[in-house]
Amino acid sequence: MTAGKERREEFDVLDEYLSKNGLKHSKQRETILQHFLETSGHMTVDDLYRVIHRKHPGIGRTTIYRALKVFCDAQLADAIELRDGLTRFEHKFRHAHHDHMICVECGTILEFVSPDIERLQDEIADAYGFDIESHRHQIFGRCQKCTRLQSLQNKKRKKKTSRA
Amino acid sequence: MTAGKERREEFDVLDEYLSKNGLKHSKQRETILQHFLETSGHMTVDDLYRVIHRKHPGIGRTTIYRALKVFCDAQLADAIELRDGLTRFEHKFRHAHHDHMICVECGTILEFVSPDIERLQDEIADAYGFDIESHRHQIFGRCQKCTRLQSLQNKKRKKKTSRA
DNA sequence: CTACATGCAAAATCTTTGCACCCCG
DNA sequence: CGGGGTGCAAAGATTTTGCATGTAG
Repeated sequence: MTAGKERREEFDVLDEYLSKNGLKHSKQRETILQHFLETSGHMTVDDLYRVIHRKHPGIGRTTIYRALKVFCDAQLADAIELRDGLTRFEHKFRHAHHDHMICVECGTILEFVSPDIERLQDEIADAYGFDIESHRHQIFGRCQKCTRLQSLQNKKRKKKTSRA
Repeated sequence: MTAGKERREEFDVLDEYLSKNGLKHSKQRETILQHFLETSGHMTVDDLYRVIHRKHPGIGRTTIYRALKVFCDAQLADAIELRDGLTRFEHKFRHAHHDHMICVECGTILEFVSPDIERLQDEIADAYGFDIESHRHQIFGRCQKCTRLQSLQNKKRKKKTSRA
């Protein structure tokens, strides 16, 4: 897992942010950033904690919470909240803005972007004299796989005429 | 506060939902529904609890949590979650679907609807074979009032040349 | 009379804080 | 060295659950 090379830039961004803000570089922050970068998708603090704590039992949850907050401030990470009460983090550096579709069945998170929606959104805000800072647009439903699975099960149910 | 008459229909909806589902009518549910209907905007459980508990000290938080869940199931209420970790409830009956703009300064919540955005959203979901069940689209920023206030303060700051 | 409803307190969850100790700059 | 960083345990905050008791149907 030496993803260090191709991610050099992210480490530089962190170091720059730290020194510019009178914060300090630490072995823990580096380790956490490394694992954050190596983990794909939309991880919770606990996802990250489990992976990191196995290899580095010295690093506690609190430090991960604090590191992720720093990463967000440094524009390396973005926090998103779905409907399960957990905060998830995703890569922000080299990852343009997007919104999410979340499968309520399997939890898969799809990303989408729509310049048209963003434009309409700006127009609406304008009409209200509202100054946009950020937004989130989340669509909940069933992904293609789960929709197919469901219709398959419906067919089976019909054949058996009834079920439970 | 006898808002009972013009809200009769909502009470009927509740009663119908209760009897259809083998649930029971109770004085508490009626009281909570009454106050829910009389409260405008986007209330938290605690907002409602404080109002109700003052007049009806016998009604506890738990009952309000449970009643609001029932109201949501009965399509009388809708739960929304912004970014402060609190669940808010709004009227759903006679209140068409809409999304929210939230002022990060004063907390004001504006509602908006955009058929165009909804249509684009459907098209995107379609393209992914995603079957939409619900969505939420929240825009965070500053409302007109707060934006004006801010630019006013900026002018003052400029005149004084510096500040803190 | 039975099953659902209620209310209190305790539990469960996720996240933040207090504090003693450690380490970077 | 000094001020931030870390880690543990404890505190916070919101929501849920267990359980004994009340009450609608």
